[in-house]
Amino acid sequence: MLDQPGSTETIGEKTYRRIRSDIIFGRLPPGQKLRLERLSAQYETSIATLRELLNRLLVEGLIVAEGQRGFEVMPVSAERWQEIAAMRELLECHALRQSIEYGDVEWEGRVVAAHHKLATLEKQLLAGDRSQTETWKRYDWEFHHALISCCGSKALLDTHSAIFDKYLRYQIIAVVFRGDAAAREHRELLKAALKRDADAATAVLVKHIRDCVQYTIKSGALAS
Amino acid sequence: MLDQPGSTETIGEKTYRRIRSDIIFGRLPPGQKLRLERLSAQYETSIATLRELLNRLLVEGLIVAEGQRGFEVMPVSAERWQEIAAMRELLECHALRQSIEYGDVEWEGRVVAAHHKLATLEKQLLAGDRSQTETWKRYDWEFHHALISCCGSKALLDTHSAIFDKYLRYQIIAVVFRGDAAAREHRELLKAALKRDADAATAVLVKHIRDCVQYTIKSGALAS
DNA sequence: TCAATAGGTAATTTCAAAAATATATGATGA
DNA sequence: TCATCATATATTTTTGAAATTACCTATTGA
Repeated sequence: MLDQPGSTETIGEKTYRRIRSDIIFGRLPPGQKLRLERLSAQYETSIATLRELLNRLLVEGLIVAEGQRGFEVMPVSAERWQEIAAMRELLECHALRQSIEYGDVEWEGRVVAAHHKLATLEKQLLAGDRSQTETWKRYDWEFHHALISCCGSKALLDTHSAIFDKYLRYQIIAVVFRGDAAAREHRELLKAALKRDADAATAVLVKHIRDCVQYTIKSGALAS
Repeated sequence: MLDQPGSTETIGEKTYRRIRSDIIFGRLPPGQKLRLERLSAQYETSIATLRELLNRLLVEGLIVAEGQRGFEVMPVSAERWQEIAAMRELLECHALRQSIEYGDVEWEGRVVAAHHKLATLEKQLLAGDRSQTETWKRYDWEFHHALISCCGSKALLDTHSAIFDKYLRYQIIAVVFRGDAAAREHRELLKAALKRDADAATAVLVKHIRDCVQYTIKSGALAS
């Protein structure tokens, strides 16, 4: 019997990932009131099931709940954006140093592969094709995740993932596309990682993150 | 009308804090199977309400849920313990540096006050009175939290709190009491913070955390 | 004796409706 | 006109039970 993966997946789980994705990719905008009945109709689930996953997103900091007045999508602000970026910097730089120290050849292979996929898509983007934003962002995540995957701490990777997704939401909201700057930084990151130059790699990463924040804040996409 | 705080508090919220506390303080031991019906009777709540807060604890990493086979309290291991301690070290050292840089006189006041309460209780503990472990641990948290309270990032404080509680769980499980070593380190931490010596403060903090981990692992309290 | 399967039991997951709470509407009195 | 209070509506919170899935036991056949 072919035990197809996901056959055991609960519908609450599927709806959870769906709503989570809708928040991160801005289809549920910041501050949006999340009325249970409306969501129940929209996502075709019962209210009790919805409340379960809403409570998850609450702990993740993607939605807020005030007393008995229901849920809404976490609002955005320039301050929060900077805090999240600083958190990513702290976590990812630390993980990157560890990963560069502990990574083996198989790690290098994963990094090279992930960068190849990302670079290919970035070329398309530079050519003007903006149709695959979600795939691009997934490849971006896969590359950064591959880089830190040998840090040796599941706790660190989990915390980083949570922060990264919030970072991603701000990027999407601000519709960030910094020309070929990001693509060049990705190449530099790859080069430094393969040379096992942790100082250079973290320096590029810090610039990568800070420039992105400065770019979006200057563009005024976030009403502080 | 006296709007007493907590009057608006939902029963799901109360039960959440109760179960969370029961996990952290070991009254619900690691690996414990959490049968819905049993919990429903024990905590006097409906199953749906329970599932809401169980989903929260799931995201927090205090319980695990495997497929459709229900929930159980997150197991412990020496590896996880070291990862959590390393995370606390990373987050708290960074926050401490920032807080020492930005903290004002009011911050100093909070730190001194928190240390006074903690030191008083530690004196009782050294005298042999082990009855107030929970209060002691709360004061310990309040002191460390006061130290980093001026780091300027809510995101950092939130992430730190989550990790600190998991760290606390391991301390409780291992029944840690390192004589007066911890109390002395708290005094050194206070002194370095007031002198605004970030290097000295983080050095003490790192020792504080690492010694605690080494002590408990050597004692064999955790079956790896 | 062992593996495989079928049936029954126990658990989780999902739902729809009742209870509790908050918000909006309109009437009353100063 | 404005604030206050009572009423009605809308929304959230909680519940108890139905539907689904996993687990255990025993029977069958080799």
